[in-house]
Amino acid sequence: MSTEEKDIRYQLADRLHSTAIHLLRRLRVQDLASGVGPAKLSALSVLVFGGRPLALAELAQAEQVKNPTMSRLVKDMEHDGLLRTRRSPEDARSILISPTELGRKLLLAGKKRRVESLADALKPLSRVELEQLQDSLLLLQEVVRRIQTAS
Amino acid sequence: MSTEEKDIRYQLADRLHSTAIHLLRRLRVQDLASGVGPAKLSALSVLVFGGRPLALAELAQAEQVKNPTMSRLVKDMEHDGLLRTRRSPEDARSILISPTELGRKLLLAGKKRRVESLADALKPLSRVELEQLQDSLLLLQEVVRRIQTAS
DNA sequence: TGAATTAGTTAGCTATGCTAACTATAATGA
DNA sequence: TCATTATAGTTAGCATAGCTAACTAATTCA
Repeated sequence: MSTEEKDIRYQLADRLHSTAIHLLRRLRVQDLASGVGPAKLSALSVLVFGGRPLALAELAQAEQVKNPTMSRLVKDMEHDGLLRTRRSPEDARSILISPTELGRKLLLAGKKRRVESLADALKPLSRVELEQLQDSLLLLQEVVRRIQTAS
Repeated sequence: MSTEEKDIRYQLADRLHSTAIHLLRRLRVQDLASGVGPAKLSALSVLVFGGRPLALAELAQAEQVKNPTMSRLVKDMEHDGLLRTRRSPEDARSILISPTELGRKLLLAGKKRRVESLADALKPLSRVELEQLQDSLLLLQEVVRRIQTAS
């Protein structure tokens, strides 16, 4: 583990952070165009692609957010008809959250808008470059999971 | 430009978005530990590494944020002694914004904390993988610049 | 020199984070 | 058994950071 490698990691970490910030700032425009913010779309996505109803705490953990934060997002989305909740038959303290058909449709439409603008920006890349990005993204997803939240 | 390639771009775009969201959520913890939020640290970073005083609109554009948003961030940071502003001698409507010594120190300390936790998560990667990430990040930075904000 | 433009600010709204304190339910153990 | 403790979620209240609309002050230009 050379000093040089450490330097590479530090510089890479810094640029990853900066790039993530700027990526999301650009995409925020498309997110807001759906009338549903990014946090809600992201949570809805977990429900739609998760394949089973989730408890509030599960959803909060999946989204790396505290329970009260998720509680409010869920309340808003239920009000908007994007998801429904029912009490768990096994534990009456717990709720089971599932997306509605409207929620699925809105998610896919919102995702389409957002993803399209990013996909357009990917157009100039060659097949090789796209595959390189895919590989790197796999690495990066593992890296993100490893970040220690307790400093 | 095959359909398959289009699919790859769409899937990649979607995962890029998701990964960026989760990366920043994890790092938010370290950002908040400095007592200065991520938006302020990012703007301060532009000032510190920019090398010259910037006008408000320049800083807002660099941070991809509207002027009123940056105006408030600058006001807060000036109040906290992280930067100073003076009227431009050339155009009395314009202000020139520079970081203070305190601002530089706080930026470096905050960045250290944040970058360290991300750099730690990069430790298990091999030299080859680090270099692959570096290359991909270059591609990604260009991609981000190409995202059309006007949908 | 009066009108239009430009730089920045202020006011007020929204979305999304947090902690602390609460309610309701479940599990434990004396 | 039933009182205590723990757990799931909610509510209240606060902070950060985005936005637009409407304003002030300075500059440019016809």
